[in-house]
Amino acid sequence: MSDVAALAGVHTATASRALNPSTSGLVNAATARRVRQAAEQLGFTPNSAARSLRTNRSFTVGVLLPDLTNPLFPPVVRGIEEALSPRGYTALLANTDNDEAKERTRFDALRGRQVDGFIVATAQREHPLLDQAHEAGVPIVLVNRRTDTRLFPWVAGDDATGMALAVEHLVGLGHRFIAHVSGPQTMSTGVTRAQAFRAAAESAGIGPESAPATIGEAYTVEAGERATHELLDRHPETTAICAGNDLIALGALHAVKARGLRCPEDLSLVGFNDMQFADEFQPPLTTVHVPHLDLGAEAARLLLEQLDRNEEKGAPAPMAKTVLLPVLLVVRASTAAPPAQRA
Amino acid sequence: MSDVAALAGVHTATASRALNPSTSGLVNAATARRVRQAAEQLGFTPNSAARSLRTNRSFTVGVLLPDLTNPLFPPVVRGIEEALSPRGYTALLANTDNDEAKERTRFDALRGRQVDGFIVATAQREHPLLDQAHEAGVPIVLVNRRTDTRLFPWVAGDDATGMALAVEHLVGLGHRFIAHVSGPQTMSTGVTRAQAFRAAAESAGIGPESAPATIGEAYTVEAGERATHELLDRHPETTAICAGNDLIALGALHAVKARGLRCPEDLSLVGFNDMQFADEFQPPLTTVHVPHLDLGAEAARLLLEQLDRNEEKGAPAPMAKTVLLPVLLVVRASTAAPPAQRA
DNA sequence: TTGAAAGCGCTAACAA
DNA sequence: TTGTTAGCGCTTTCAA
Repeated sequence: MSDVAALAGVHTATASRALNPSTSGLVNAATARRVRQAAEQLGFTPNSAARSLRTNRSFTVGVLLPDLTNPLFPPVVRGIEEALSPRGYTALLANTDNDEAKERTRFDALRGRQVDGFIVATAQREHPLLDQAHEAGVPIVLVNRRTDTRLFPWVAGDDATGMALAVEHLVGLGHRFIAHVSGPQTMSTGVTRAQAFRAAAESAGIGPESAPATIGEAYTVEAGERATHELLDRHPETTAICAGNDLIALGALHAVKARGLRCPEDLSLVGFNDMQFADEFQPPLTTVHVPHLDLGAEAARLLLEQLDRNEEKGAPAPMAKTVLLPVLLVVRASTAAPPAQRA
Repeated sequence: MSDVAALAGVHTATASRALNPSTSGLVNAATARRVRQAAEQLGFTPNSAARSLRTNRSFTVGVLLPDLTNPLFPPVVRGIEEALSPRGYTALLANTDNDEAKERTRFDALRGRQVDGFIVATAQREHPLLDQAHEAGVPIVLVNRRTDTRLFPWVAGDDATGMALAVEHLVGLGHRFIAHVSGPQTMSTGVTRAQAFRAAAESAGIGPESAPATIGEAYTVEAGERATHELLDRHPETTAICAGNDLIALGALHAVKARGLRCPEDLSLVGFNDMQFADEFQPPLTTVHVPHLDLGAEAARLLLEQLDRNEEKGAPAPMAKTVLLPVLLVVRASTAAPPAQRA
């Protein structure tokens, strides 16, 4: 930068001001132009380490995910990056595999790298790490799941509406024995969707005994398969299943096939999320579409807002905002009228 | 850190030496222990910006991808992170969408962040940006694809063997009219697989006229579908297709279905990569399994090697190493004997 | 084996 | 509007 200043015939401080959008107003327009030209000519790029050291901001954001390999998350991450990069921020990813110790390690490592804040997709309903971080004043935005302590801004799909749409669709097809294979009840999504399922069934005049639920202990194909077997053992009268997400739905599909049943002829199946390639499954999966890219982008925007507010010291008390993005039922081939009606 | 030093009753320089694994040998063992204890007690984490500023290393690596949302890349990225993080390095991702301008912008942004090197999954056969960077001494490792100028260490699956396995499998089933729907010929993978296809067909005694190829202009479902229609228009006698990758195979599947043909009864189909959920397609896809996680991990290891070498100044001239990881044919339901043999 | 001191490249308070 | 100056937190050379 001293080279740039020399070439432009000014002091480095002036060069710094000219090159920095937020302070370039303080400098003579002609001078600023000269400095920018010099910078261009020398191919100058500011040293971000020096800037961070001085300003105590890294323009870097930590992103906590369970597992990038879960098809849910790549679009979320892309959304985050598309919202961050025009503002000069970069995301640092960390996969936690839903392992608390691993999460803590990675979280501390990211704090050591001076990230300015976090976007967290790994929230458990009880999450001491996050509560402590909040206490310590670390800016955090939650995406998809949230904690029971509603301390954090939160962006998610409108799960309750999505589940209601799924149930109404099945009821409309004539189903009267609808079951739910839920996600883990230690996560807000698991609880919200399960509650919405019960509520929607009740609204449709289906009593609890005709709308049972089993709990999948993880959002995985395997857990979905196990839970579905359990469900069908106990409730062979079931004609339709609402799954906690698409992976669980896929597991349910395996269970159904393993039992020699056909989907959708014998049993209808609705997923949740509309993950990539859900339309290529056998059969193509009816599911609730969640706009994951937008979820990521919106979460990033919320975090940036918060960071900007922290800049202007005299900011108003920040309330934890909730943003629920609209979802859509996508009807494909895994749902049909129940067997009784077809007979 | 000065707090830590004070608490341990030493100078900050000594504290720094004690805390840094590579210099802790220079310090009295008892003193070192005292310092580490003090650091622990105060919850000290070193400021990485200050360290980077001083050492001119960021312990950060840029990763250039076409698109994180392509199911190929999440496992590669996980592999990279798993190899980097035990060494204290962090990956910074950038999606380029195969757009040269975007790539240049993101590349420069990452250099501005002082990344110590790059892992690049976006290589084109002709890639001026990379050649220039090499000229400038930027450490770079290529993964999956490579440039025609073989300047860079490179990690990939053994594409040639994989394609040979695919062709041999089809020949073994009785196919004599086998076609290839390739990837873009501007990428090394497109060329390598196409050449291997021709060579394998020839080895099996199938002449060029019975082993035609059409070029998919991208590794996408849409491109695969278009190219397959073109192929089948020109070569209706085709009984099997080797696709350039799984996305192209999926496009081929769409084309086949659109023409009222059945897979595998009328036409067999082999993909490439064994992307996640390829076993859930309709029909489950026979494909060449590539160990993407290992690809990423190995690429990261190669880059770290290079960075370590740069540390010790008197290092020998670095030769561009090539690592080809073994692949495996996974036979599923998209391949069967040709119609003639079934009749 | 430890301490003193300088400096990495930038920004911001203050002075002119 | 620009220049002067100090210092962010660490590492490393040099001296003791």
